[in-house]
Amino acid sequence: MSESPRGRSIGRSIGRSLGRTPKHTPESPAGRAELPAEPTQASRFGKARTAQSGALMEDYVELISDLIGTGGEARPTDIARRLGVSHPTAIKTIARLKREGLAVAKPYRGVFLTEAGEFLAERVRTRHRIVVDLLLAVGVPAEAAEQDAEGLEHHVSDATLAAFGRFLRRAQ
Amino acid sequence: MSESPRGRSIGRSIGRSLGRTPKHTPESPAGRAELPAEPTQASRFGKARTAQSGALMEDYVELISDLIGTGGEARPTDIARRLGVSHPTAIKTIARLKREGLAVAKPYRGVFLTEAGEFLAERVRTRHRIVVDLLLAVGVPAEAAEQDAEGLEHHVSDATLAAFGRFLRRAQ
DNA sequence: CACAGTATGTAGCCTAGGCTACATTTTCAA
DNA sequence: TTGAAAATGTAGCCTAGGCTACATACTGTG
Repeated sequence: MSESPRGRSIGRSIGRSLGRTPKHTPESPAGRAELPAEPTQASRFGKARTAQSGALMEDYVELISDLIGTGGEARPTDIARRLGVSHPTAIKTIARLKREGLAVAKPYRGVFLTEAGEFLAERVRTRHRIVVDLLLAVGVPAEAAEQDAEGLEHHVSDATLAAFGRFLRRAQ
Repeated sequence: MSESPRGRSIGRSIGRSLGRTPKHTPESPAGRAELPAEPTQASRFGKARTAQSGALMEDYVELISDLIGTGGEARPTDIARRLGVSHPTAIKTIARLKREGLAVAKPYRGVFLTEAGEFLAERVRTRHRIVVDLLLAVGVPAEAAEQDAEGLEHHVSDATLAAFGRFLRRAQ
């Protein structure tokens, strides 16, 4: 690990040469994602950043699915406690889940997942398992594996997940 | 949705043991982190969430270090373009970097890292390299490895990083 | 040397996530 | 059956990160 390309060779002759910068492209409603300038690194960072956004949704959906599976229902208070947040925070996020069509919930009646929500939950669950297994396979202590997986899983692309799967089948 | 969707009934079981809930502990200035209930999963999620917070700082610090290393200076506009954000966003984050003692910058004079900033940058750089190498080692395509590493690296704990290092030395 | 054109900086607005305080509904046990 | 306790929901505030619009400082020609 010495001759490896030290990360993204951020060495493009620094600024100096910048010639345009019209007005940051008046278009793009949701923001950047593909400015003509340096799509390479910028998009990579953007991707990583955007992914982080859905992370919370994924956690909620997986937990809700889990709670319903084990106890028959998912209540805001339980969700809040399991995630370590206050209940208003959980409720607010659940509202977002509803807004995005992943869950349904009527006041005082518990939360349920829509079909899309269940689908997402299953994907997340599978991915989580694979990530944990991979970490264990490369020698990460069980406790660290479980803990880190929680944060890592949201940034694992399909390609990487597939590679993890191949590695596990091969190594196991 | 046909059999008893009126939540509550079934799972008094879930909520069981909760006996206190005085007022969400008037203490704790920065929030939760260790409520007596279910420390296991909650703290795990909390950890992952908190880590995400410093991710941006890490990216900035590493990038600034790189820019200075290759071009002798790090200017807000370059930083913004490289990270794919608008320059006001970069400037605002740089202000936070200063507030946290990771960088110094005088108006119109470029950004520089403090010793703490350089230290962090080096750690981040090393970690990034190890994460990419590990991904490659388990068979992740180069492109996906580079891209995913950007998001993954911020969630790799020291224990996991050490395990990655061992795996690489052993496997390579 | 001036001035146009970048680069910087400031102001103000938005969303996601959190929290506390307070209000309302349910539940359950006496 | 009723009332206290717990769960749920609402309001309002805060920070991090983003963005656009606008203002100011630099700087490199002509």
